[in-house]
Amino acid sequence: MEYTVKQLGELAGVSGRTLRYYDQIDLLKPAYTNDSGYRIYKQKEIDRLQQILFYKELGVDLNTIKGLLDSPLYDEKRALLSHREALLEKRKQLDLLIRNVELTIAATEGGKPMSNQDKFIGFKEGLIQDNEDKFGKEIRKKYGDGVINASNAKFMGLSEEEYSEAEELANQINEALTLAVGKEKPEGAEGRRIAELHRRWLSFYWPSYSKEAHAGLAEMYVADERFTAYYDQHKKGAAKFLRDAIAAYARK
Amino acid sequence: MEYTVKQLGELAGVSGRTLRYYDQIDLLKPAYTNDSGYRIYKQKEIDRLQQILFYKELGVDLNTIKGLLDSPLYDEKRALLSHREALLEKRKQLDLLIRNVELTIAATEGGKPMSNQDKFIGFKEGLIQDNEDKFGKEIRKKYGDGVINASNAKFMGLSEEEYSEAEELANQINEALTLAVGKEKPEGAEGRRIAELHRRWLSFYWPSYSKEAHAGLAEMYVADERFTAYYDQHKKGAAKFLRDAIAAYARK
DNA sequence: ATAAACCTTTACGTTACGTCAAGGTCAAGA
DNA sequence: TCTTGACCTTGACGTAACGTAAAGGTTTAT
Repeated sequence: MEYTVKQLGELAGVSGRTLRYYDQIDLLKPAYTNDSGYRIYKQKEIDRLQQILFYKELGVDLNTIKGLLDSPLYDEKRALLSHREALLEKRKQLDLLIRNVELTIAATEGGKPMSNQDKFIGFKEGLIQDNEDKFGKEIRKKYGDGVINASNAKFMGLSEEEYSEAEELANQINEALTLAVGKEKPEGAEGRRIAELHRRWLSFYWPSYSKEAHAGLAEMYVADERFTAYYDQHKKGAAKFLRDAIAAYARK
Repeated sequence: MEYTVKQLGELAGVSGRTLRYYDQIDLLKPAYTNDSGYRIYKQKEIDRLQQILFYKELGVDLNTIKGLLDSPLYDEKRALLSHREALLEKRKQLDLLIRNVELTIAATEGGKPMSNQDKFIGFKEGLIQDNEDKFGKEIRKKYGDGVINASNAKFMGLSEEEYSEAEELANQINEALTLAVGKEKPEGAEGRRIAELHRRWLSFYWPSYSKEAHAGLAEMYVADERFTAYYDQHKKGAAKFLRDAIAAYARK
């Protein structure tokens, strides 16, 4: 099934302008544009729009949503579970607010007056946070946009060339890791080479280099299961090997 | 109890900048400013802020909130009941959305796939509307900002002078109505005089005059209980008298 | 007495679109 | 076949509700 802007807009309850805007900021691109330049959306885009709207409902800004969805670490299933949690939390807040209105009504009817504190219960929504979003924000704050969003070249202001160079490096690292784990030592020559590759890869996404930050990032590769899963996808132990290699490299 | 910007902000969960902004747009003014220019808020302002936040939670924009709260037709009790309805409606939508996530999770786990329609259930929030807000929007659309918000001179771009002149006219109308109901006939000389006064009052809030619109507005004075209540507050039957007087005036 | 933690105004920046304007496309009916 | 109305396109400017930074005055605590 193919959808034009209007059709998808009506299906999802968003305006045409919104879809054009999402196209513009590379959040949701049409499957293709036909000969007259019309945007045509297909199943994949519909599903992506649904994901976008889930995040939006929870107050995540579009830039962050893009980063999350385009991250190689993105896992739809995990995201959905996380949405569920956040929505349930939101419902709790809403219930608090409803209680608040009811108490306020009661107070105007001569019930017991409310404390000023209680008058604002249910408004402060600080605690609601989609876990996926929290994760993104944290890493982003600590390590910059690039790390979580390395797949999105435009986002990082990389040229076509730079992007493929960075991607090539990432591939080399993954291959080398797959071969090295269990055979080489992280502190050895091959470990150093891999750490050096990783340093070069990182240079595309970090404005400046420091050993400490590099080591810190490496530490996260084993500390956070999502990064671990990413690096271990081809070979178990790869994340740990990389961490150790970078640690040794940074110590020297 | 007196609150500074920071203190009220923390109590209510809003930023200092927000409170300054609300001051700037005349949505929430401090009770007074002290010798050093600090904004000081007291009980009345705290309660008004709570009202503001209730509306905001329901997606009403600040300009509309101002219009509603400053309207002579505003009734806190009714507003609170209306909030309650809207919040309950919102909860329903949230429940739909939670169902949606759960079905989506089930679908990824091999449950039955979702239709594209169903993927967006719970997002379209078109139907949630605080009744008070709806009322405001409708009247505003039909009759312009002035009618619902006649008390807010700044909002209408009236000068100090123009405002007091309009207010004086409004008082005259009310007084004349109180005396006329039951004694005079709407179609008579006094009815015509009152209708004429009303026309002059209206000229402060409407850019142009037409008999039809005037008669339409008069019709609303009896059709909508809130306007009826406003005009009938000094003398029962005043709204109806005014309506009939204007109708006769417009027919001629 | 001095620093920290407030407060002020001014002013520019941001997000996620809404809203024209000026035109090209397409299916349906006269 | 021609036209009309409902689509579509790309600019480009407007907006709401603040965030944020700058430059400076005030209050409180040590």
